[in-house]
Amino acid sequence: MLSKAYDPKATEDRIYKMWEESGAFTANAKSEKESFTISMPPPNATGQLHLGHAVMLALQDIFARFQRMKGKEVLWVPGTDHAAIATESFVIKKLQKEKKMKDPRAQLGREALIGEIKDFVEASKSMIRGQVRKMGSSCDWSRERYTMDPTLNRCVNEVFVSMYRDGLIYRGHRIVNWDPKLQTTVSDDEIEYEERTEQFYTFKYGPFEISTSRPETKFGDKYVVMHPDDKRYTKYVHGQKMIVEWINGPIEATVIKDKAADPEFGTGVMTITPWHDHVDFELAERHKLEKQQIIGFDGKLLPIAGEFSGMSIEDARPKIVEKLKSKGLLVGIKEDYVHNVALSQRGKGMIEPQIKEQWFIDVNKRVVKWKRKELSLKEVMQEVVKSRLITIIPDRFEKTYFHWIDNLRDWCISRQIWWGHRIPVWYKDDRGTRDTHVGVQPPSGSGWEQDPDTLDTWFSSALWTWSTLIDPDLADEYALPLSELLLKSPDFLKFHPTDVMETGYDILFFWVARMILMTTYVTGSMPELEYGQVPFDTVYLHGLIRTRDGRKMSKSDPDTMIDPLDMIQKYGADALRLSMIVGQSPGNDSRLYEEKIAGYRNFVNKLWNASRFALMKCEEAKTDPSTITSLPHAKDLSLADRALLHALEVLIEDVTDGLAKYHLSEVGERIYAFVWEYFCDWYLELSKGTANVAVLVHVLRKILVLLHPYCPFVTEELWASVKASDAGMLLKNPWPNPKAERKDPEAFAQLQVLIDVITAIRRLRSEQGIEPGKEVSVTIFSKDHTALFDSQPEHIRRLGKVGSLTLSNKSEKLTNTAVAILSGAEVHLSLEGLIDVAAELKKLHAEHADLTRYLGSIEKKLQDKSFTDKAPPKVVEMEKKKMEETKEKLKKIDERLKSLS
RNA sequence: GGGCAAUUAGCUCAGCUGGUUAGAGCGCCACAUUGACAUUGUGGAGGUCACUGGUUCGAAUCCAGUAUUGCCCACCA
Repeated sequence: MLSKAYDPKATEDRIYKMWEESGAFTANAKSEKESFTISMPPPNATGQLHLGHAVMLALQDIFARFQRMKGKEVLWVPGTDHAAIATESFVIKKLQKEKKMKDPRAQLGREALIGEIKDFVEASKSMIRGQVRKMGSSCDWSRERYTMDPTLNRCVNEVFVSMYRDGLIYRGHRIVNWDPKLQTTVSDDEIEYEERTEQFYTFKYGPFEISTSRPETKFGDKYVVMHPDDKRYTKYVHGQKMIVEWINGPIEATVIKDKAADPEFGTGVMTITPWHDHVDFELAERHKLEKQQIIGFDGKLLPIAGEFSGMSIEDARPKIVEKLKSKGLLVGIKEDYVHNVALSQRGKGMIEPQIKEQWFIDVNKRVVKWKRKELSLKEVMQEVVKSRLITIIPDRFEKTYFHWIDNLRDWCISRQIWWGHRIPVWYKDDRGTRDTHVGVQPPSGSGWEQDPDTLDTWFSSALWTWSTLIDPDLADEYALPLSELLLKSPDFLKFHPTDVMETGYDILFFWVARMILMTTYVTGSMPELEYGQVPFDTVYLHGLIRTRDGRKMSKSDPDTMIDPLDMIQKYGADALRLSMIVGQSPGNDSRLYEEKIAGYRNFVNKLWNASRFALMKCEEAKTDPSTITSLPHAKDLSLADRALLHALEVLIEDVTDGLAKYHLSEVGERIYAFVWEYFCDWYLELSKGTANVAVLVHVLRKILVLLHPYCPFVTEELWASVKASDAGMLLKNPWPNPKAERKDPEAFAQLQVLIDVITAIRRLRSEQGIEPGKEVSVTIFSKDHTALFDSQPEHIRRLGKVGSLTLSNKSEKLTNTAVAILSGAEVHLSLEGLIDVAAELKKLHAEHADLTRYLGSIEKKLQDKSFTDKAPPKVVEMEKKKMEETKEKLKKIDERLKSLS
């Protein structure tokens, strides 16, 4: 016998273990079945899972379980990401804090620091494994991958070398986003802007006035730029030189005319600092101007600053302003200048643009093969979405995606950190010349030094969908090129392209776009793959989970954080999953709070108790539920049975259809409503007299099946008690096909009327205080006016095997009365004399007025030629029918009114 | 500056391509409840679908504009 309430803690771990040990999560590459593949976005191996992971795991698990039950060969690949910068800075901070190290990089050196990081990563990996299991994720642990696996490293090197040979990867001096705090480059996407109010200084610069918020960069400014059409400066010509007094004495300035100078801004004149500003850099490139470094990579001023050399920016700024002031060059200070300051996403340090030698991927060079065409990486990325090879849900993100690509610059892929895939390039200084080796494997011979930089973490995760499917045993066979590696891997052949990429919209650019870039590049030249494969067919983007009042949950504010593991502990994984899925639509943020989760815990418990009730009924009927294999013959089904079976068939249709379309929220709500309202509030109530256990068990089983993708634990647990003896575990149970012959809309409509009748009688009894045994007659209007119930025989017949009804004595439950109606017991009811005539009259008059108004609107509509001519005939028919029905209703009300008065 | 979206009940949100008199959960009010479910039931109140126009026989739904809010991208010396 089941316990009185569902206890997730006593169930979930046990059930998960059972699933895992059964091998049901393990995909078979040799299977004849159609495949369905999901690559799990690998969480960063830096510790705890948060709600973002929880929502992603819940969504993907629903996809996976649904498709598995539908009979597909499902592969869901789990894994973790090495998250280069995030992990390294996390571990460095940890070492500083826990081991009191000042500078762990310098103190430990490369090898030892990597060792520390590796240990940390291993620990968090096993933590994450446990947490992913807690969510109930049905992923294939035998295929777990990590973005730093040797196979992945091999793939990274292969792709790098190949792109290098194609001229897509190049090394160059470019202005990059330098993070002096973390001592590395960061990509454009890893920058955040913060609005700050700072002082804005205007200085005299020869005959001009120039303005800046950063005087400390101005030492090397020897170009003065103005718009070619600016009338104020027509007397100065491009290339004109002049001597101007500046911070550390006179310098030679050159006039540059360029449209980059906005005549509307300030004085319309500016000086430039090409080494430390993106725009200035481009301007300097255009005019082939000299570039000079002012600020060192440590964030301190270089010797060019003269007396300020070695000072940090913060210290130097006021002193420089002071000096310029004393020289009479300060024109003014604007105090409330608002502008955006670039900050590093990790560490929140100021970004100092610098010129550095870095590795880049060229996104504009048209050498990428795709479906026998030669395109640029940008063009391929656009092409696959335009041609619908990839669909993005919700589709508005396709616009965002295109917009991003339009503005995409070359991708800087090198990072000056130690944790990550090291760039597969080796150098050797040989009598003054420098040899370079770019290869998948290190060069032979001595004296070679590998490039110290590592690759952007997204470079390796961009290969995720297919690099995880390569047979690890083949990875060491360097004689095989990458294309052969893929074609010899059974998993790749069976499971790629993957079916759905489910992830947060916040990493559409970081990751999704880059997977498209890399996968199309790698497969585009392969005839075996029809000259190009996409990484996935569908991209499903979920939104962020926010707090109740719409704020972001952040680690710095622990009060706002909801820890998924706490919630699982408190309410169970099933309840948590429902609370994140139902009410969440793709691409939109949603809010989560404990009451919501508690609400779904109540639902899970309701289902549990409904099952308990069904089992109790089986016991009463001395029927072992496991022996129930079929439904009784149609003639032995009551009205309620037929109505419920009808509703179930409709539910199966809706759920199957909705899940295929990824309408998860809607489907969840649909099942929720069916279980609570139809199954529990209608059917179980009606079953309290005599129950048809076969129908009970049949419907309950179907509910468990349909709900399994959403609530895997509780459904599997209940399944054990109600399943047929020859059925296996629920997660492998076949998905039901809707059966049209079980549909019975007539019965469903009749039951609805009946429910209305019962409800009305209950109400009357409580409102009027009807004495037991007293005979009354009653007229009851159903909500939708489709049927009226009174003691007239024809209506009674409409309701099925109904004789008439009574309230015989006080102790008898109203629900029993309902059962009496259903089983056709011969009872008599007359509520005459107890009806509140005045109240009924009032109600009838109100209804009459409503209906008359409604009728008027329909009649008007039907007289309107433009309606009858233009509206589809079906609609006109419908309106006519509505008119007839309304007239009918009005007639009845009229009759009733007459009889009352 | 460029782009994307949102605005529906007290709160959180559905409402899929225009079609009966707009829905759910929570909350609120009243009543019931030894009952499968101290996690339940029944009923109720509560909405000019942000605003203004337009298209249409018909608009929460499509279009334009306005207001407010949020997000993304770029970034100005």
